[in-house]
Amino acid sequence: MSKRTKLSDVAEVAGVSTATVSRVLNGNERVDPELADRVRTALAELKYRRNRLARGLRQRSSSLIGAIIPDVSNPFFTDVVRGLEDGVREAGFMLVLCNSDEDPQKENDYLELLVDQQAAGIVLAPAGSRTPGLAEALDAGVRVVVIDRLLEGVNVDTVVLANTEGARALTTHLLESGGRVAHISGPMRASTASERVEGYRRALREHGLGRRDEIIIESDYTVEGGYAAMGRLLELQPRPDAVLVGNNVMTLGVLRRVAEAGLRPEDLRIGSFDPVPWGADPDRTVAVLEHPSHQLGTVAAELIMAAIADESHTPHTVVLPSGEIV
Amino acid sequence: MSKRTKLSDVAEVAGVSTATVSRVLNGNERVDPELADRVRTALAELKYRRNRLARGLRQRSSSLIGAIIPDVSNPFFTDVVRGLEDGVREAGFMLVLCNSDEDPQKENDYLELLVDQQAAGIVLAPAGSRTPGLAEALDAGVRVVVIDRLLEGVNVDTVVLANTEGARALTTHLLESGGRVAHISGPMRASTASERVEGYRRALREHGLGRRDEIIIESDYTVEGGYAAMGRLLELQPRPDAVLVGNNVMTLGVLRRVAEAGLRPEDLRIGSFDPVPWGADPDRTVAVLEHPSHQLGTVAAELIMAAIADESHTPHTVVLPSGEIV
DNA sequence: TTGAAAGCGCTAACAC
DNA sequence: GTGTTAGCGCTTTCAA
Repeated sequence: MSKRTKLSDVAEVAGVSTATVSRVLNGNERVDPELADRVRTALAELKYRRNRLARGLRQRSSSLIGAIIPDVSNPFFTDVVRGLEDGVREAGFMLVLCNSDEDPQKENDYLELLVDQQAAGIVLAPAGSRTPGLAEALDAGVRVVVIDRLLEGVNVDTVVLANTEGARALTTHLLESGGRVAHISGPMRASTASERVEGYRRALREHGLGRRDEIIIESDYTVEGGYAAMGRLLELQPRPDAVLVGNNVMTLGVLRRVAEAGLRPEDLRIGSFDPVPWGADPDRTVAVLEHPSHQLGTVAAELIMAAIADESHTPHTVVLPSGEIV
Repeated sequence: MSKRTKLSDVAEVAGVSTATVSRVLNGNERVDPELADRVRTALAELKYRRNRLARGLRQRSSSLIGAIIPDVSNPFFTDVVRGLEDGVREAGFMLVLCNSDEDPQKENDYLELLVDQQAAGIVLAPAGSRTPGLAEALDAGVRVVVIDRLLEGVNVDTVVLANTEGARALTTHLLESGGRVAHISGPMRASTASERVEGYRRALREHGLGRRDEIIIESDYTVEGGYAAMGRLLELQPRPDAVLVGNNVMTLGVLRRVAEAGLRPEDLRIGSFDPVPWGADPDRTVAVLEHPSHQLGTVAAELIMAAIADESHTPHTVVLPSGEIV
């Protein structure tokens, strides 16, 4: 546990002031090439590593970007996180991943902790539709980008998917094979869910179908929820011919329930959103709309970086178009 | 973006020194109850939040615990991370989750970054069997706990599962239904893989079977790897009657390959380790050994906390027993 | 272009 | 039990 070498040690060895070493390290200001070389030699020789806490304290901002995610094991968010990581590391920041477990309380705790930690930015995929701690974070000068879901009552950078249009396209696809199409939706407090319901309705109307033809079951974006909702659909007389499932995770429950009922893909067609977890649908019986999840992450990273760089940044909302149906 | 209130603001309002406020905040030393009350009032009134960077700089250690995980979307590690989080948050630390993506380079980058960040501790689930950066981290005084896999050539706190014994039990279970039992193993550079192979062999010997009865295919702990390995097993004459699969993820590939071959659970029995991802095996045709994955996390958290508290801590290796076969 | 020196916000000796 | 003060390691004026 040898004492770590610090800036002044490097300065001493190189025969310059700490200010010069700092300038070489940051590379913004001009330094005499000969001095810079001496500094770089000393840096390497002493295996210098800079103390990011001290740097952050002085700069009133650390090199941490926090990502608060409702469920890191959902492959959709795993993709998003990879995208974030790529963008963030490239810019020399470090991504701090926080799993809120769909719990607004935990979400808020992490938000506060990140602010206390002087995080340079926070990427938030909110569990609910409101986040009290967010206003304080913004107030403290931390840059925030909200992803995946829209948040009420705050003016903040946001990146979301074109949920309404995506659901409309997917529903239309299901309708084209004929029959009645039901919808298992997520919790309506989530903007993703209400938008997808809207898209589903729009597709129905475009096919000359009215309110009486809508079959919507509100569920909760979990495997168990999907399973239960599918069970209720199977009890209907007549049974629907197809179902639009509100997210990838519920699809697992739906597939399982359908398999238990002994139905084949021709009997009950399924439409959902990718990425479908862990190759759960090897035979590709589900029509999935490709989501640009990785891109959601990279765009969010770009937005955060832009906001950090640009002092007077005006919040924007970016809507990413869905991909193909496969 | 109002200026954040700092300790000295609180001290002024409460009419005490900054030292007293600090003492109240940390709660270790004794403070006059009346003063403490005034401080707490001021704290609340000003909505004071402490700057963790400054605190960390002074204490030469931040309140961050880093967790470097090969694949956060593997439900085994998701469980582990939950366990870690529980233990770490309880002690007032914050867990920084880093996804190394099975890439030793990324793993090393994160290790260095965490040291630069003055992390109080690092929990490492190594991608390989060696980690050059680890020695430097320990040298810098950062507490490290290695989990899941054994690392060569370093004396460090370690928490692993009883892999040999678990594999032995599972193989024995498969042997009891008769027939020949094959093994799809992980990469032998991983201690988990070599230990499970050892357990598999031991069970065979205990059943009076020799080397000639061993059928081992080395794979790589991925879905695709499991799929390919199972394909090779199916070509064998005679075909094995059962297979011990080296981890949960490969089991997905195996299940898929088996389904494609049109085999039923009676034709080819499968043994593996939980947690099986995303309810991929709804009919419970796979015999799984329950892994105490959550506990792996909590124990690692305890170890880290103990090491941080105890200046002169001697590294230990903890082996957690497997659970039941279900 | 470079160096001296102040100071980010906090904690920990030390003196009272 | 409390306050004064030095200083953690870095960046950033400011003056030279």
